[in-house]
Amino acid sequence: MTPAARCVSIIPCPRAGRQGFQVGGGTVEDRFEQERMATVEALRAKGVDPYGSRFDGVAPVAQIAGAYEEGRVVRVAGRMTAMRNFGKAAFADLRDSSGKIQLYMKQDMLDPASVEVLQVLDLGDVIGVDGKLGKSRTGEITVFASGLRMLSKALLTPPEKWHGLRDVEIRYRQRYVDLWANPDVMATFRRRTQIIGAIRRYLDERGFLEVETPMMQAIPGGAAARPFVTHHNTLDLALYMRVSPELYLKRLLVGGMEKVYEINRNFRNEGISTRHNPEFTMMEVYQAYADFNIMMDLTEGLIGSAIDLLHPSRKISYGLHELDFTSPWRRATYDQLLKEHAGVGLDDEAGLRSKAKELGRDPNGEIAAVADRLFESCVEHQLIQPTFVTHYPITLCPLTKASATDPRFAERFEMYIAGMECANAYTELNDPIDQEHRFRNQVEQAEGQLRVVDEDFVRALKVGMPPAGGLGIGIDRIVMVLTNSPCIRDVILFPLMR
RNA sequence: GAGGGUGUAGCUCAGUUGGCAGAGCACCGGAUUUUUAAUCCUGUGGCCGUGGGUUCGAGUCCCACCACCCUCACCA
Repeated sequence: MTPAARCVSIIPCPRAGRQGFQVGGGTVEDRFEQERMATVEALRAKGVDPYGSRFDGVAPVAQIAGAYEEGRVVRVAGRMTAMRNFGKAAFADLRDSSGKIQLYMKQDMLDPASVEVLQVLDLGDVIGVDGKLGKSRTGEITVFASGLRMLSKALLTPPEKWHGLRDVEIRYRQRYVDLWANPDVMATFRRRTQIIGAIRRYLDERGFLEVETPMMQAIPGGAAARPFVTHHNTLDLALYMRVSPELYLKRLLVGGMEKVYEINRNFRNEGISTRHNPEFTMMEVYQAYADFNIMMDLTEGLIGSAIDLLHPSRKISYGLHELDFTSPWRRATYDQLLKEHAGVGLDDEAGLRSKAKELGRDPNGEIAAVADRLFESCVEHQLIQPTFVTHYPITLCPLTKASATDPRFAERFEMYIAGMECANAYTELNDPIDQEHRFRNQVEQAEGQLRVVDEDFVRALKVGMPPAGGLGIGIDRIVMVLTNSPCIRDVILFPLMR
């Protein structure tokens, strides 16, 4: 009996597998599972292996349907998701990762072993099929089976055939059901892989080197988020899951990797929402001798390459919005957008404070902070079309280089799509003394929170880091936009569940 | 962390004013050799999220807890 003996059907307990769920005294055997177990035994008794092995020469069903040829001998395999039984014959739907195809299984067209399989076939079983391609009376492309092999007998009942698996909690927890029961889900994750592939290709073609830097760090740095804490036993060492790879990628700039990037997980011990998962995929890229303007072009280029792959028209529906990614994307200053959506500019201190008060936000404190509250309240969610926001007030960006031409502003942009922050880029600070001061200020201001100066990083800057542009892109959010997914959990295969 | 919502059969969902626990799909048995949510007949299936309380009587009302969803807060 498995540890989750109580959890007998595919769905019944969302927390299957968790410790402590096992019921003491007398396991509850599910009726459906018992029936299918009996089938397994019956097959074995007849010398048929209910859990088959290697099955060579399988073609994707979409490919077979796409290159239809009357009478062609084909071999397919997949999960049986529907069956229409007529006694001595039956139609069934066979689904693989490419799509589905109809099977026609008639007893007098099958060898005896296959008839045994047909007689015990249940929804959800994984089967292998040999047959000839043809069309049914209604014109549907159909494999007319001559041989059936049971490749894996399903013991648990699949979701309902018409409505499918809707319960979002079960979908996230039992993605292994969700993926085949809801074809859109499979399509979304296929696209996710394609998007990341396009981004990699774009960077690789331009001479960027993909690297992997530590996810377990003794000093978590590169972002202000709270880290997850863990512990190394034999070293008796506190370690932190990284909140950002930034400080390591910059060390690589120092080491002479002039164009470097990483696509991998970051971990932030913060709230969860439709746009935040505790572990999420970030792409960070650094380019020596560049600045944030070059990063802006890079952002548009690499996201554009992914869009061209999936949406060549560059027009994308996202929820109720029609997004237009035709180049060039809008570039606007922070001040400009504040005036546009909040009706006050950065130079109008009294106006900013009264507007904040009007909106019920804190009107006190440093004026840039007040402005930023207004930016959050009034501007961010209005940035539906892809928009680069530039010229952030320098005090909002303590780790960015100030503009050489106007030191009130930082050399930074954020890029928004559908009201979501999707990218963030700087002209990176490479003055070690300046950096050290800013680190120490941060530590002083981080009351109670863990914050330690990464002395080795300062040392690295002292060795000399070339001036550089740095860019971070939230991959999950880009995938959300490009797959019309309203929730970050819809684009993460196994999102965190309590 | 705050507010709102949801939780009923394996799945998708009804459940009236507090009065016998329901449907469709799935499943068991029967009929059916071109259907596609196949059809027809028949039957099985319930810890109503968990634990308390009110009541003659609770799926329904009250309290607490658990999980999930939404909004907000946190998140340079």
